[in-house]
Amino acid sequence: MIIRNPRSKDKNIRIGEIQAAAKKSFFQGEFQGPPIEEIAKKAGISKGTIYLYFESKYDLYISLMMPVTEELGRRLRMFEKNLNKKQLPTVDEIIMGLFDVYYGLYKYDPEGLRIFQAFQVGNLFSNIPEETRERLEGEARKNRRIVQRIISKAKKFAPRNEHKINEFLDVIWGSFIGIMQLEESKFLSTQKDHLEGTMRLAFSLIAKALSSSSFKC
Amino acid sequence: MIIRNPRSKDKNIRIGEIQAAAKKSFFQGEFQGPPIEEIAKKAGISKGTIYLYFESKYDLYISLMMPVTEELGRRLRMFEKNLNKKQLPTVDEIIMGLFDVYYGLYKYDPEGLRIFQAFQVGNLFSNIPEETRERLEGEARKNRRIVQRIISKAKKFAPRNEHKINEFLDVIWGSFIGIMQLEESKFLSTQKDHLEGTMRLAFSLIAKALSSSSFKC
Amino acid sequence: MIIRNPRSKDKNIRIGEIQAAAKKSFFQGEFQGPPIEEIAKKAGISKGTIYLYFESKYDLYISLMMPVTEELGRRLRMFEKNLNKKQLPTVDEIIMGLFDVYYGLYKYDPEGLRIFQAFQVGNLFSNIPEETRERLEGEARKNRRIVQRIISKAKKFAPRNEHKINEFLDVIWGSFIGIMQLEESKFLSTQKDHLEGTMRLAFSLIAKALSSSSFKC
Amino acid sequence: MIIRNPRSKDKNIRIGEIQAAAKKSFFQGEFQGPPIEEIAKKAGISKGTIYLYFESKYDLYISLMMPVTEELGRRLRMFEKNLNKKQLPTVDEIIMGLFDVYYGLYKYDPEGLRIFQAFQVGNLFSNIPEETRERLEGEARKNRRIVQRIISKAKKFAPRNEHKINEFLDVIWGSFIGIMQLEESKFLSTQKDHLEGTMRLAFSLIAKALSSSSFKC
DNA sequence: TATGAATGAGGCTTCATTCAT
DNA sequence: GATGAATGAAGCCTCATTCAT
Repeated sequence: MIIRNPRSKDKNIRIGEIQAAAKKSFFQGEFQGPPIEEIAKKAGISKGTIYLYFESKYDLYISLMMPVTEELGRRLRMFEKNLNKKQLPTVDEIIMGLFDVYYGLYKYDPEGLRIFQAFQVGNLFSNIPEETRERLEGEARKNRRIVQRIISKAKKFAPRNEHKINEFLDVIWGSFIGIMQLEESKFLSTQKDHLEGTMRLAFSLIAKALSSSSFKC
Repeated sequence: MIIRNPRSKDKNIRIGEIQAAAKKSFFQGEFQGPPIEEIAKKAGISKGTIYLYFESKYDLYISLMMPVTEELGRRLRMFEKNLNKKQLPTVDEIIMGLFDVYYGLYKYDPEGLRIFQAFQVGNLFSNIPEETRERLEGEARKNRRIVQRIISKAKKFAPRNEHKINEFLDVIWGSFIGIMQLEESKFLSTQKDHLEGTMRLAFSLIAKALSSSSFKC
Repeated sequence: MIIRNPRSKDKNIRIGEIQAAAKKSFFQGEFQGPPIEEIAKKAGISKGTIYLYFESKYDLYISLMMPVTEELGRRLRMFEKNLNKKQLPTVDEIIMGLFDVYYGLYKYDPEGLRIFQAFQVGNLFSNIPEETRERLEGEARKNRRIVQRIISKAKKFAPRNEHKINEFLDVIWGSFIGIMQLEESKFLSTQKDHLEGTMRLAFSLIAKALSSSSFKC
Repeated sequence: MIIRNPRSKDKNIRIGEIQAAAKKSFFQGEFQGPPIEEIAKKAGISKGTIYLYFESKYDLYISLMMPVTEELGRRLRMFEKNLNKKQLPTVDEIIMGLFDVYYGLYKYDPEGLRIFQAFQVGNLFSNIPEETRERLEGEARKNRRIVQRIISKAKKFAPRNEHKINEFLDVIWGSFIGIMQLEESKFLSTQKDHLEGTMRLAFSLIAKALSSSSFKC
């Protein structure tokens, strides 16, 4: 015998209960891309054709993420190489160089980044096949390591430990992603594009903080 | 007569075409929460009852966002009031105070924030009824104005113009959201919670940058 | 590099190859009932409703088989009880009694039997969930045991061993099923119904054989 | 205005209704062999090629049946010829000779027989093109007539009329098919092959019955 | 002839929403 | 108000068939 909620209740209480339940289970859902047919139409082909190249809709989505990670890797390595040519790069050169890398990636493939993002928010990573996930995470780890090497070239950068470095890397990437998202969302309603300026500000704040004589990360 | 794609094409080109089409239309999809039935079960009521209180599932989701914005407003006003009692708050006190507000909000209602977030990423704002959207945006604008007042209490904070202030506010909120998301996502696979530390680092970097003598925002 | 069949070949050879391949893989296919929508229409309900009561189309099919087996059990037990009242049943009474049971079952639920049949032929047993299969097989085994008891009441029936009894049971059931199928198929084109007569002949042949003085099963 | 089923009903009644509808329409479905691609792969050719030799998948399946019927004809004629050399074949020699013919056919082409069978069960005969069906049925009739001639060589075999002979032929063929099917199905789960023994038992029962002095078919 | 990429009808299943009780 | 059975639109995927090469 299930004990039910009483049949009648103050309306607002009931509403609150429903909202609470909805909130708690919200992320059991998933981000759903557009119908396969939509994608097919956009590609000028038919539904069935997509299944000749991808096992499932989900499989197709996954295939969209790897290129972003790889492109980021390429750009990071390129930046590192250039940096190695210099003698004593300043903190500012390094952090703003990273800005160029990230912002350049965004300009190069904004949709790719957004999808990457959506996977994170939309609970889509959870059922990625093990092998793919590992490949993605491996690539991501490689990229983190490059950034780490890049940052440590800054004389002033003296993190107390590995743990702190990781937090620092997360600050950079998290801010990048968060600001990108915020500005894109605002752009949709205002049509004003402040992404570059805002992102640049974020990175220069970081650079400034690191340059500051007294900073101990 | 429909002009078709050629029957045969290099496989990789075809794959690229499909991916391009998928990327372009990805965000025409939507974030789908769990089935209404799930929510109903969690609330201990029946499916039908939900429709007595909300016009649609979408309507229910929208209703989840306002409380977060409102709660943020309450916390910001509270902080401002406390700040006003002090004589000369330092930049650090102000920025880390904001950290407390945001992080406190997260601890108080993480799901609410996540949903807010999902709306942004998942393109869910686009078909919100005008009236609701205005209410939400109005509330958000109010909150921004409070933060703006708070920040301007910092002696050293001397932005060149309104435009710069807005970018600064976006850096704060964007970083907050981005880091929250990143750490939550990492938590799911590592079970290690670095959210607080990382977020605190981000805010202290900002504080440090602002304190720096030479900084001109 | 795949070594292909030569491009051109004597037409009949090619046809033969295709037929051979088709034959070999024929039973990797399955018997497909009508579209769910068809069934729904026939039941005067909608597609979706079926899924309120059955997990899948396949699940629905499976559910159709158990009742036949159970009904057969009921009828066999009933017959056995009646038989026990008699003192010395003749072989003929026993075998023709079985005929009544089987033919009665057919008259009672011809479709059910056909489906049972289709599962056997149409490769549908292969992916039945373990638990269901066991229930079905358990029921079938019980029925076999009843038939075995019934048969052993015939004085003249003196099988050499268990193994022979099993073969005998298979002859009875196999003939029943095979003749049912044959006559139904013929009925579809001729509209003449010889099922009862033919089936009765089969059973009387068996009875006669068993009565024969010299028979050693 | 459609008259609907009542919104709510006793659950078991509803289930029964659905099952009834499913049963009634079950055989509007079809037996689906494996995908054409599978067949093509097995034949070492490509999908398209099959369509150079067969109008449709269905057409291909149909083509598989004729050879079985023809092979049966060859074997029956051969047996009849041998029988004619003998002076007075016993009933037993005749019936067990038939067993050899049928069982030999099975050993020679089990898949062919199974497909024949599937056509019968799976309602596949229904839309065979008239011409093909006639060819098949003509062949089948010829075979029946041979068997009839063979049987009538048995002294003791004294059927009362044509009608009885037909029933007798159906008993033989039906039992053969039914037992084949049953044993194959059992083989799949038990891996024990009792087909030959069981089939032989069936035929010897028939022989015994016919030999019995008092039998009047 | 042979190929296999492309097509799109068709079938299964899910689930937001309705509505009789 | 509350329920949950019923609905049916919508989306995923399969695969027989076509046809350009």
